[in-house]
Amino acid sequence: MLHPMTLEMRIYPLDLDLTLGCGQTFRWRRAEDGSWSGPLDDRFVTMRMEGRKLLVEASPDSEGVEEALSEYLRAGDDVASIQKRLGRDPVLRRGMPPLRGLRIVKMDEWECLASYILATFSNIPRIAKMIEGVARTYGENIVDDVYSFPRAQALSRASAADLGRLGLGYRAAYISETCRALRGKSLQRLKGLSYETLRNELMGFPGVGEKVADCVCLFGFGRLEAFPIDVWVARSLKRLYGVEGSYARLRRFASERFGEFAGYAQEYLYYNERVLAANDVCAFEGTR
DNA sequence: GCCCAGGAGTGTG
DNA sequence: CACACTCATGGG
Repeated sequence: MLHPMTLEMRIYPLDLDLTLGCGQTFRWRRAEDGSWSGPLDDRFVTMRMEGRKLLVEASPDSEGVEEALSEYLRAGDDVASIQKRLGRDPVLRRGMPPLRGLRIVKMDEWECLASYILATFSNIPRIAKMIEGVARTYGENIVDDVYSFPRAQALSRASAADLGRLGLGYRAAYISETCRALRGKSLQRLKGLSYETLRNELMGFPGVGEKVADCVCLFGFGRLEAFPIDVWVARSLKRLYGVEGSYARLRRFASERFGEFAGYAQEYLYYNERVLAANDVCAFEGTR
């Protein structure tokens, strides 16, 4: 059922399990054979690594998929130099090498904003379920049982009560009000703003606080200096650096410590805390 | 049954 | 600026 044509791409280093499974994005699924599938814009994409090659198949066709995937996986990021910069921090230096293939993704701005509004005070399996429900109900069918994430305009015809029936809880009102706020506007107009200004603009939408705004800056607008702080990252900062306190305080710490690539540091710490620490292993301070 | 989650909004000191 | 409280609900 997959399109027979296979694209060969070079995006390296790239670890699909780390990049698509670390919780920064919610719609990719891993198959038994290690391939990953999910919707990308209006295409359904399946990909897997073969050595240093990324093999890609797309349905219903491959028009523009190579360019889209290059942007999505941030092919232009020089991970080696990013890790070199972050390696000034002795804590990070030790644990980063195994995470070389973890790349920050560059999601569609609107899909990212809506996804992270839904993500508030929830957990990843449930977030994925909410997003699939929204896509299935209001998105366009791509192929088989796969649906695109609906544009704000398509989603705006849903009432908060409609969305509530999809299990969104109090997030339903945030989504529907944010859709309304976006009527006749586009997030694209925010692309040129500085990180701080963009962050403040995003926080103007209902349901968007500091954390969600930072996620959207990082994963939706590609601002690598953004450092979203959720409970896991806060826990990591306390455990590895002994720093705790308000969001503003932790954010300032990250900015001073990690600088322009704080977003990558954040994802390393998040992954380490959520996945490795769960198994009582820490890449940044040795096995406990 | 219990605890927790990629928090935000509002009010108060 | 920092804290306290409330908001709803499914997953593990």
